[in-house]
Amino acid sequence: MSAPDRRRTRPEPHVDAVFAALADPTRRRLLDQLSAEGPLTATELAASYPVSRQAVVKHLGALAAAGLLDAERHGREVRYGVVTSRLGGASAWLADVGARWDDRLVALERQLRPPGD
Amino acid sequence: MSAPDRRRTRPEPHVDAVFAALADPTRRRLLDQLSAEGPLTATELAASYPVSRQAVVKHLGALAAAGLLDAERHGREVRYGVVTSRLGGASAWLADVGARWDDRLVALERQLRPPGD
DNA sequence: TTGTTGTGCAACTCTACGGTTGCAGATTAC
DNA sequence: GTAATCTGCAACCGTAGAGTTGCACAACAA
Repeated sequence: MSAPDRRRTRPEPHVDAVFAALADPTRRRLLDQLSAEGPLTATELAASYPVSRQAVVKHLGALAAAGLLDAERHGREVRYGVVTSRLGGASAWLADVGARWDDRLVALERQLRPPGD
Repeated sequence: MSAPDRRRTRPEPHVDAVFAALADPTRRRLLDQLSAEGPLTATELAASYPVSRQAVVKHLGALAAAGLLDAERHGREVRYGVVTSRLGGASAWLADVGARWDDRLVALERQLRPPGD
């Protein structure tokens, strides 16, 4: 059948971790802030949030585990910086779903149109 | 300071709901399947999943609440179809974070480069 | 009408996770 | 050296949500 043979961007195991990390608004805000202000430590970040430093540390850990941050140690402090490469995977997944659906719509429209048109 | 005055794509309340909905792998798979096979009912979908129909119904409800699906009733059955417009918001957020970080990197590089270069 | 099938609602369990506090271990400053 | 400060680890609590089951209701088929 005339199924669009668009190759799926499927087996991206990272995508799962990225979306899970991005699900929490606090984590998205952290990513937002880090992308705007550059690498900061957990202690510095915690000052801007209504939660404890430990909570922030956990969120940073989740973001780092998803590959969205990388931690760099300088002496006794650890600065977290954004890594954008993984964002692309999630973005690609979104685009893929959208595109496949658009394909379906086009196919559907073609099917609905009378043959002699 | 020479902060890039890129206008933020900020106050998108939908983005929050979309990411939360996309956080669950089952829901992403549902979206995947619906985008590939077209509108289906909860009962039909449930056959492909290791969970009960009720669980699928809940997921579909979450996706619909986030504006990612729309439910259309025909007689006694309800078919769920993809709505792609909201995906754009999430995608834009990802792109925005990435772009702002890239701006920072450029600014940083410029700052590190010796003035007389 | 009666039987069948699909949907919707409610109550319940269980786990994951966001949050906390407390303390131990490093590292810097004095 | 000692004191101050930052990070890391562990135990604990509470709630949201993913899952279940059971049943009532609506719509189609006979």
